[in-house]
Amino acid sequence: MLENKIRTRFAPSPTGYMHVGNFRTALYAYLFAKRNGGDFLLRIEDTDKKRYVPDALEKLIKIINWAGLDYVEGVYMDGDGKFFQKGDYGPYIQSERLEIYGKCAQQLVESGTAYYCFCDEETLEKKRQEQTANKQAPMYDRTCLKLAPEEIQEKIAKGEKYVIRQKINTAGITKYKDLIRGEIEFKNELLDDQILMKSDGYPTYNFANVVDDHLMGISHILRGEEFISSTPKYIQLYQNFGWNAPEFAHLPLLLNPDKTKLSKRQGDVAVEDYIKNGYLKEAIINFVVLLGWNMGEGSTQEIFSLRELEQVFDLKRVHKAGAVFDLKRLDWINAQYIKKLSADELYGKSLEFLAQKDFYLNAPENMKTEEYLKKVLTVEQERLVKLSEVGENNKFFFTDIEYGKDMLRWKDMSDEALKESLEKSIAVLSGIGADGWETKNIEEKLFAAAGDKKGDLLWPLRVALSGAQKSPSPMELAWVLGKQESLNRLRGAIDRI
RNA sequence: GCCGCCAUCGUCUAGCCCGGUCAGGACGCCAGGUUUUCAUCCUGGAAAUCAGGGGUUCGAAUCCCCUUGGCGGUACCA
Repeated sequence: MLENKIRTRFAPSPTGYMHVGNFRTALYAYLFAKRNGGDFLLRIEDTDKKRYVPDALEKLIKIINWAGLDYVEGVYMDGDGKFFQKGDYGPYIQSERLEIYGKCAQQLVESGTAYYCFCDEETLEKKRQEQTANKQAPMYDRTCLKLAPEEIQEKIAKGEKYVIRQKINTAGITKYKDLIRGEIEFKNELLDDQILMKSDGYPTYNFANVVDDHLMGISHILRGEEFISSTPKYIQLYQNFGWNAPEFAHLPLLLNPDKTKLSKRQGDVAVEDYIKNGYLKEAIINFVVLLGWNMGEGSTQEIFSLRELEQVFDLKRVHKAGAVFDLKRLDWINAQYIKKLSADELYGKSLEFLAQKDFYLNAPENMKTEEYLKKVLTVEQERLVKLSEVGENNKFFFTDIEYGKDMLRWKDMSDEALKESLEKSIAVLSGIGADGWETKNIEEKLFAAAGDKKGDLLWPLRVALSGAQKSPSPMELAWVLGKQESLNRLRGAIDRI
């Protein structure tokens, strides 16, 4: 019944954090399924015991949930952090499917397309080195393929360690049509007899992947470019089982600025890091989806919501070449999304970042109220690039200000004129009632009083209120600080003269 | 080494399939304007001999061939 249904999966290994490249793979797989009315599932590939990291699974699921990449089957986590599985084709955790892989491998052995191998890793490594030294491609030499059935039984009975290898059909070529790259073909004689089952009884990725994708009815496999060259072996595996191979789409790589594969050494690679640095979910998704995909057809749209992408995403428009991860562009997209936030949203999202800052923690209580904070954020919103920078450039909204008298001076004002200017500001602000205390009105009153010499009035006012040369406009400063605090700071300025 | 993938402004990319606009947009950068400053915003600009070389053609980023470069794979990792 799954015959013609489009089904994609995200199949990460719980080895640490969510790499942005993996995240993009998940995003594309999700979007492709959504766009085509298919299913998206989450499977966990924990077949490497050595690389297993305890809380990696939790992180993975949290990020997928956070991003809103809803899946219909797979591994989930409830409110208490406990895992559970849902779906008719489970289990969805490979370490719980060992029996299945064992049977499948046995089936292949019996049909003659897989065989037992007793060579130990040391011997294998030595042979590889010899082959490399002789400029030959390092490949398994099929020593164990020559073993007689009795010998095999004997070794197994003696308890010798063994793996099961795929017996490659070395004649001819294997080709497949990649949805992104078109036809790709390989000479079969170059394919290695890869290991299917490891000596610890676990399957390799190469094997578990094929078995599970088939058993779970996966129709389209979206994965990184690094799997292109192992795909012909998978195809042979499908053939050996008598299964129809799914469609393949190999995604381009994400690159460092120097065009090498995106790596931790050259910056953050975990989605978690970007969240921590104040990037919004919508911005991360928007940025990442554009790394290798575009609307085309003359569209110049740059900003896309997840919902929109679900409608327009098309594998045909995925680029072939790798894409450099350009932080500047992410910053710009993030700023776009911050500008679109409502006052409540911005407030809600900013709190956790403010809570990490000393200037905020040490601020007086009246500067931590929701009402006050929302005013600060209203002023900050248009210039904020990352949430993590909230308040950074406007600390004067939270702290006592320190500045030298000369900073107050606009051009070459005399002390007399300075004092007069500040007093004029006091007079203007004093005359504005609580109901008129808003930026626009404050501005009108100030401009009226300033006449054509705005600088003489506004510059000293700016510095008196902020103690800084770079700040929002004096009227915005006054609006945020409130009448009382503004007047206090102005009087403090006069005292300095 | 062998195998494979890829190649348009600094970056993300449109155009390539179905040859013929000054190779278009965005980020970044520069300049001007608005804002008393900075940022925002607006306007303008510089920026790709379409990796290089050969063909085919009246005409090629677009079609063909070769070369080069980058990257990936070559594990009892995924």
